[in-house]
Amino acid sequence: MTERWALAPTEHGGADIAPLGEDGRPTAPVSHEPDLAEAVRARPDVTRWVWRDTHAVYPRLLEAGVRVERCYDIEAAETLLLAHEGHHGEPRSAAAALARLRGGPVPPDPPPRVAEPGRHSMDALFEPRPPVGVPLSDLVDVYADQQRRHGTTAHPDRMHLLTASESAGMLIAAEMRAAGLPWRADTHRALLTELLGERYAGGGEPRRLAELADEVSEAFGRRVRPDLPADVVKAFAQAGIKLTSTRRWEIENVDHPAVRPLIEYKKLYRIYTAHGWSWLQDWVHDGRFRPEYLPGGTVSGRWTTNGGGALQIPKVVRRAVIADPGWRLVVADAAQMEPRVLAAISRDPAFMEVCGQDGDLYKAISDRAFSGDRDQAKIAVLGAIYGQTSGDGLKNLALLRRRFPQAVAYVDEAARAGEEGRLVRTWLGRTCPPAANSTDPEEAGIPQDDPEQASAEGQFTYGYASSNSRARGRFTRNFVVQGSAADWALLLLAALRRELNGMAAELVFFQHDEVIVHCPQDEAARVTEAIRTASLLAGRLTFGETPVRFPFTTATVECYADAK
DNA sequence: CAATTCGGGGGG
DNA sequence: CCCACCCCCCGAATTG
Repeated sequence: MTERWALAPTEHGGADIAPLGEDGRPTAPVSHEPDLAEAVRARPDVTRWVWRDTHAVYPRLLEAGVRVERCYDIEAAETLLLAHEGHHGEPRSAAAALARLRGGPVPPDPPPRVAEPGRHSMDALFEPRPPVGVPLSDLVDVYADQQRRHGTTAHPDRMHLLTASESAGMLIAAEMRAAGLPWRADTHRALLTELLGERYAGGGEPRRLAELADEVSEAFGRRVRPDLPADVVKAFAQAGIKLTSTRRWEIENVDHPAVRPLIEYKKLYRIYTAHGWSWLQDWVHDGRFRPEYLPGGTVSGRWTTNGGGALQIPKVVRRAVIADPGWRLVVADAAQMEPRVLAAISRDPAFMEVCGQDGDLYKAISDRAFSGDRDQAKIAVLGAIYGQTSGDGLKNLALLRRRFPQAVAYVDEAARAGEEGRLVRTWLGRTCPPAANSTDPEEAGIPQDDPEQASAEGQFTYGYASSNSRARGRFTRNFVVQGSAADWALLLLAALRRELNGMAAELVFFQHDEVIVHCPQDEAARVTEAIRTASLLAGRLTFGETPVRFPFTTATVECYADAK
């Protein structure tokens, strides 16, 4: 028996709430509650809370020690439904949805919040919120209409699953921020000093960076600043070496004494600027790193974070991620997830069979189609998923196509749809935005279909398709795989969250195909088992009955850096 | 002077 | 020779 209630926070920390019937309509008058957290805490039988925006409600609940089992995030659902209906980019707030429903003027969305590193979840209590909330009586109308709109999609059951799991992602994002990733500032500082040397009292670069900059200058025989690409290119030119950039792959095979210190400088400079002392000061408090996760932050459904660079933590910095005393980190990584997802969505019999085992996928493929050459098999599979256009990989791709025609046809069709400007969807129905036009700055990064630009670069195009439409084909080709993998990862997270219920263990990190659970040492085995169970559940829930397996490699460690 | 773009690195 | 896909982050340079 699922019990659904709608909730809208009111001023001064209260909330309006109402029970909902099967049709999504209130079955009782709205109750005005003076205390949001108490209103929720007092109703443990509610299995799903329907609210406008998880971020506006849930941090306050967590602060008060209240968790909820499930929610339905109306604005997250609105975003997914709009995209599915081909209206990606229209205002997605509940107020906008209401205006579309009632026929009024549609208010624009408020601008996205910027990163606020120093703040804690507590601050959400006092944060001034833009006036995008709508009264509960209106909110339930939007909800009921959204339920109807689910029914108009090609696969209503999948769309319900998508909005439910996106909502679960919103809960998990808030819970992971509240829990925080265990982070030892002392270890991090020691690491910085070890790598970068001491900082000088007067500021400026730390000792090791200054030394490397001197070595580079010495090698060129004049003062060169290694952090200025133009300066470096000029210096190499004067040494008789022509470069088009100072990218690593371009300089690493150059024979010049400046190369070694230059590469070393770049590596350390990156750590200094992105994960150095000031990052530590901004982002780590009380032994925890608390990034703000944004589920569905990318078009493919992958998450992003708002500041902090949580999804780009350099490997070497992971040495600072250390479990509390007596606790462990269970680090789990979905092995070769994207090819397995391609097998599940394409239903290619031979590919599904290969993906029905837990072992090394590329090895299995190479045994069947590449006479044992694992590297060739891997290049071919990645080429199919990314849309490789040149190089030796094309030959391997042809071999792959002969062996697994249905799988390759699936991504080929997605590419063709993209080139022709059609909508492309993930398995659960997350929909790729249509080709953007160049006047819309919001859509930067999405390959455009702009005839003027295509003709301006005419000498670089061939055949009937513009460079842009081919770029878009690669984008949609990859979208169906990466996005369906994100669908699965969301279900996995939700399943794992339920499996961990009742344990002290906490989900503390998620990065596309990797999760970290922080738990007491004696729970580690149960957590490892929970991940296995969740993987099985997520595979079945997302893709239905399929022989494809989604194995995890798990490691129980005290330090994240020891996980692989 | 503030906002935007570029270049190069990090993650998957 | 690099590949190709999705991102974030920083400092410097450039632009408004």
